[in-house]
Amino acid sequence: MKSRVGIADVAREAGVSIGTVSNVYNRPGIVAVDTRIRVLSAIERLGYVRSENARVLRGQPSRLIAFPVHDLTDPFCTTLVQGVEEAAREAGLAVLVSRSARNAEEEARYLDLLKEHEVRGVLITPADKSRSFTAALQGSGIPFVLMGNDVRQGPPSGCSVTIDDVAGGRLALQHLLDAGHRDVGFISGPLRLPLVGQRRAGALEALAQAGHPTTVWELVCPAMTVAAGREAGRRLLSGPDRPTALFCASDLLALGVLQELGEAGLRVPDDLALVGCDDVEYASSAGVPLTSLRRPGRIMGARAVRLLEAETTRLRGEHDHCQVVLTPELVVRASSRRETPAPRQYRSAVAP
Amino acid sequence: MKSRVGIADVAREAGVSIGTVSNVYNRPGIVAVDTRIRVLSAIERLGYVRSENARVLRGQPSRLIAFPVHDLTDPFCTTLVQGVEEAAREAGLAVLVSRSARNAEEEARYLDLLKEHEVRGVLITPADKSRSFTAALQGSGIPFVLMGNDVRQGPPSGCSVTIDDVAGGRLALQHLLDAGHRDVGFISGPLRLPLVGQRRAGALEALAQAGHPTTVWELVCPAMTVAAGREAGRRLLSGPDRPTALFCASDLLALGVLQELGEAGLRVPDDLALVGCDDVEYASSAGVPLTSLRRPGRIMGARAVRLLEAETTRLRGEHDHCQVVLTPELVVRASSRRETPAPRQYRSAVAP
DNA sequence: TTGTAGGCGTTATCAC
DNA sequence: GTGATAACGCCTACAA
Repeated sequence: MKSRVGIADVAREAGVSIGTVSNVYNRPGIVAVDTRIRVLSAIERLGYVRSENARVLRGQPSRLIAFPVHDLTDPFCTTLVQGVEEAAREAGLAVLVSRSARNAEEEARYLDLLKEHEVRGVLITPADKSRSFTAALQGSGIPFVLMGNDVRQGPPSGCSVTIDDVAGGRLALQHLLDAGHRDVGFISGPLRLPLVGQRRAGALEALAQAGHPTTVWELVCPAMTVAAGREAGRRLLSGPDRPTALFCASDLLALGVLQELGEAGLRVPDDLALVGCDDVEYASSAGVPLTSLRRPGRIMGARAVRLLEAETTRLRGEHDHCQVVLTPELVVRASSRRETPAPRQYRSAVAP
Repeated sequence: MKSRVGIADVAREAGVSIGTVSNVYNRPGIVAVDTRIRVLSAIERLGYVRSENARVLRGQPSRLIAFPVHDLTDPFCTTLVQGVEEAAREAGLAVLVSRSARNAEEEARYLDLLKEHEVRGVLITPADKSRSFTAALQGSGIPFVLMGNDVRQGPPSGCSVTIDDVAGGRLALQHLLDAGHRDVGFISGPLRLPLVGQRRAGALEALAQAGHPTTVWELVCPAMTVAAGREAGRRLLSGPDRPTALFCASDLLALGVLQELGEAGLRVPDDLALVGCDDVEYASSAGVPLTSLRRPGRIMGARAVRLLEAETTRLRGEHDHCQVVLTPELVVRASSRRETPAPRQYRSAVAP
């Protein structure tokens, strides 16, 4: 049992030289048809596959890309991974996935891994303090594409794919305004989270642009959880007055609010319309299906791969770095759908 | 700008020969201390990293493992990926993740990828008809570890890590019986799903073993969704009678039932105790936090990596294939917790 | 159109 | 303890 069938075996089997076999792969045009057929059939017969290691060693571009993510079980991250994997597969690339480095030591180790395996490039999600990592990559000359960097900051150094969450917030609020709501609230999370800040900014923009008088409520939650949402719901109900519609910075918050409203006997969307964010799996099958802002993670992942490919396949330098900006999409469901939009009864005399 | 700093550069910088540099890595023992220090510092200074490609080409074991999964966004799959990644990182391995092949052609292409990259081994989740893939792997001599094959079938050919879902079902039902429930129901999903069948089998076992008279209800849902759960809940409530506790084949089903009960004004767990499966993210923050059977996915992933490592590091053959069986864990939450367990009042006079 | 040969960066063997 | 050298499998000039 031979250790591995190599190019030489194929050459012998086909009765040609090593170089010709190589040509069949790399310059099919220049080899005679019958020779090629002979070689191909020998390859088939022997079950020959090329050695990626030898190819890369010889200077061929690597077909490995690396994708470190913050949390491999986070729904948004996994959507990214899915998009990346699909696009990579189509491009004949393989994806090295991992948790992103948590500290300087891990970072250094990871950087070594990338260099050792001579990856084609890296996809980075700079949500946390990966500033140093980006710098290190730049220093080592490994190509990379940024995903999800804050739109409000200027264009980064290199290609990037971003989601415009400001537009998302605008979209969500516009939807509520269009439905006739005038008293709207924003249930936000920790404001230091860029995502929250952006959505909030967009919402405020839409409000400002609307022109007509509106009352704005705002509740800042300490965390983006269902429990925090419930607490917010309770606070909302305890007051003498409340908005007719709520835009929540995440689905979990919205779900918490929804639960609290349900227990208080209020109806969604009639008493209070609800819009969440992230279109979490469960949002569509909540007690009242939740309208939600969906971030195009899969597309973002796929685009990032294609950018990386472009960046690494054309001669470097000839390729202009580009910034792709994707827009969230509002998935409208029952929680904000109202046949006849109308303010709450006890505040106005307008019948539904 | 040099293309890449190689072992020769280090040798020159340290004033030693190539072989000595190699020895510093591969047999640190035989090189003199001061020489080693000199080499190490040269490595540091030059930022040298070894070429994995060259090493593998030379016959060193590859440090790539492949992990194809059915759905990269499925919560259980991602938990597996997480476990795999962690264990792999600890073992100095890198993980090639992908969606598992959907047809023969994809399968063949994937197999080629594995051979081309000369992966150390593959982790396979044989949930669907990957029979052919396993066979192909066996044929090509690529080591693999099976994860999650059906316990009820005999031990497979090779190492495997499995979750004993029969034990899971038993556990869940035992919990309900221990709480004093005598009328219990099983909301199952499509019986062709092995998971459902196993959980059901375990539940029935526990029931049989209990000895005391119990009434058993069973409702088979066409899908494992919230909608199906709601439908089941409706059916349950429409009858003249109903159980005091329900074991659902999935959290989504349980959540559906929970919603329906809530709308009907029934209280969980007082009127009906609920146990779900899979401990989905949202289970803990449902209206009533859901008791759920948790499958140890992370551990399974990690164990699988370690088995693969063992299988590929010891001389093959000397290593006995082993079957690891993991047991689910019941996470008890409010939906099945009752301070004073007691049968429903209107059906019996038995005090707790 | 096909064959030959050098080299990619390592590791391991064998002299020294 | 250290240094030279032959593979590993492939790609690509260049020669035929």
